[in-house]
Formats: sequence, structure tokens, C-alpha cells
Amino acid sequence: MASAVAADSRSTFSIDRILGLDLDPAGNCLNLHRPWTEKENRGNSLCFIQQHPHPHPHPHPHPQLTHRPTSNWYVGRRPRTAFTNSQVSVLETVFQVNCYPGIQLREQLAGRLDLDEDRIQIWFQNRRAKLRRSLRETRLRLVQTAVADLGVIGDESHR
Amino acid sequence: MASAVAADSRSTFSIDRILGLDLDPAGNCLNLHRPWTEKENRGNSLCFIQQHPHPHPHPHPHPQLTHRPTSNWYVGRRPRTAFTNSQVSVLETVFQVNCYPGIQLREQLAGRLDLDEDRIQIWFQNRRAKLRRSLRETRLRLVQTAVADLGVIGDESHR
DNA sequence: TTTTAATATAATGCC
DNA sequence: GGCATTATATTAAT
Repeated sequence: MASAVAADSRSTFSIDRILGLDLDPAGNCLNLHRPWTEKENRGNSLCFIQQHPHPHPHPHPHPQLTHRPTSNWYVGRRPRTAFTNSQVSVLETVFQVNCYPGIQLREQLAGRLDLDEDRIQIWFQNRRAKLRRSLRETRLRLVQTAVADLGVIGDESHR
Repeated sequence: MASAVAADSRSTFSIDRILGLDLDPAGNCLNLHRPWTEKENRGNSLCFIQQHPHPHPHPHPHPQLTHRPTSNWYVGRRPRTAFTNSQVSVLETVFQVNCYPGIQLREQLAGRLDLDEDRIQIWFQNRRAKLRRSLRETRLRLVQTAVADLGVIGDESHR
């Protein structure tokens, strides 16, 4: 018990020790503390696997690749979805009433609009960000106006 | 209780209901779910006065406002910390060795990297979540491949 | 150039 | 601590 508690402060886990460690290409190392990679994941260090997070076969007509990889970083990026006007119209209307739709409503929308639920989710996230952005800008303008007014007042007092 | 849970699925938030609503030009409406525009945002909403998300060289000046959830909204959400490449580099290296650093090691890292210990804590939590996510997706792909292979075998047996 | 879908990740809240 | 979700920042396609 005591040893376990003390382990963290001992030299084995000091930063200097850690940064000095030699890890093999697979990232394997003594004292490795990563319970879920033990056994079944041996041989491949999955830490930095950067494949596209959507293994998700898209039902819609789909160009598998929209843009040339060149550097294979964003090869797996989902092709940009083009919402129709009527889809956006419905989404905007719903947004007016509830900008945090729960899973049920999102599924309902997905079915109605023939979109995947995660597209709906993303749309609402981006829509909220857009609203916040506009609110910020409005506020900024208000502040700037206020400051400008103060400036005018200041000038007047100096006149 | 039950009503709150059921709210999303009840008629009030059904698409049909929503699309049938009459919203005034300002978009005001009963059941409006947009926390940050309610009430206190008339005039000055400090919600977003967090200023420039970027200009902080580093989170030394602490926004000691943790969150103040008035309803569902964080009044004083901590400004997003932007770790430098070298900070992340060190964190990743440590993570390779110990993805559950104890308080001692976290403090050590905090001192070394000029960050608060709780930022380190959060970073490791998010990093573990990322790893778990990638492992899940890898497993999912493996299962899908296996299923596909079974499908091929099935076809062959029918040939 | 502007808008916005997609992505990555820091921060929160609930268990 | 895990997990789901959100806010935020950035990138890339239009």
C-alpha cells in the first residue's frame, strides 16, 4: 500500500525520469499504466490513430473523396453536406423554439428531413456558435459606441 | 419529474407542434429555450464578456469564477486554455508512461509547464477519453470487418 | 471574401 | 474517474 502511494513521488515517475525513458516504437514500456491496452491491443499503439471517426457509411450519394489527400491528414474528412433550403428552413424554425434539441427531437428531425441524426446534432452546434458570435459582435459594437461617446464627452470637457 | 423527462417527446416539442407555432418578428415565443438571451442579457450580459478568447499568453490570471449555472447556462465558463506544442508534447510523453498521474506528478508537471494543476488533471481526463474513443472505433471496425467476412463466407456457401 | 459543415479538444455536470 | 455534452477554435469547402 505504502509503496503504491509513494510510487508517484519516487524517481520512477518523476518527470525527469519519464522524459528520459526510451520507449520502443510500439510505445511499450515497463510500468506502463494503461489497463485497457493490456493484452488485446499489444502490438499496435493506438494512441495516435487518426483515422476518420466516422466509419459510418453515408446513405446518400457520396463522393468518397472530395479533395485530394496530398498530405494524408484530412483524408477521412466527411464531405461537406449541402442542406436544402427546405431542410434549413425547418431546422431554423425548430431552433427558434429549442436550440438544444434532445436526442428524441433530433431523431425526429432526422427522419423528417432525411438526414442522419449526427448531421442534425452538428447543425445545432454550429447554429448555436453562430448565434453566440452575432451576440458577441452586437455587444462589442455597443461597447465601442459607449466608449466613443465617452470620448466625445471627454473632448467636450477639454474644450 | 416525469413531465420533464417526457418533454422532448411530448407534443410540445414535436416537429409538428413547433412548425405550427406563430413566432413574432422578434422570435419571441412560449417555451423558448435559449438560456443566454433570457432576462439578464438585457443590457449587459456578462455571459460572453469573457473577452477575446485568445489574448491570454497564459492562464495565470485566473478567472476564479468557476461556473455559475443560473439554469442551464454557464455564466463564467473558464476561457479555453490553449496549450503550446511543447506543453502538449511533454504531456503526451508522460501519458505514454502513466495515463493516471497522481497528484504529485500532476503538481510536478504543473510547475514544469507553467500551468495550473487542475488544467493538467482535465487534460489527462480528456486524453483518456480520446484514447478510449479511438479504441472503441478500432474495435468497431474490426467487428464490422469480421461481419463482412462472414457475409462473404455466407455467399460462398450459397454458391 | 464570406459563410458554414466538419473537426479537434478544453471545460462542465452528472453519475 | 467515466461519460455525455457543451463551448470554442480552426480548417476547409463553397
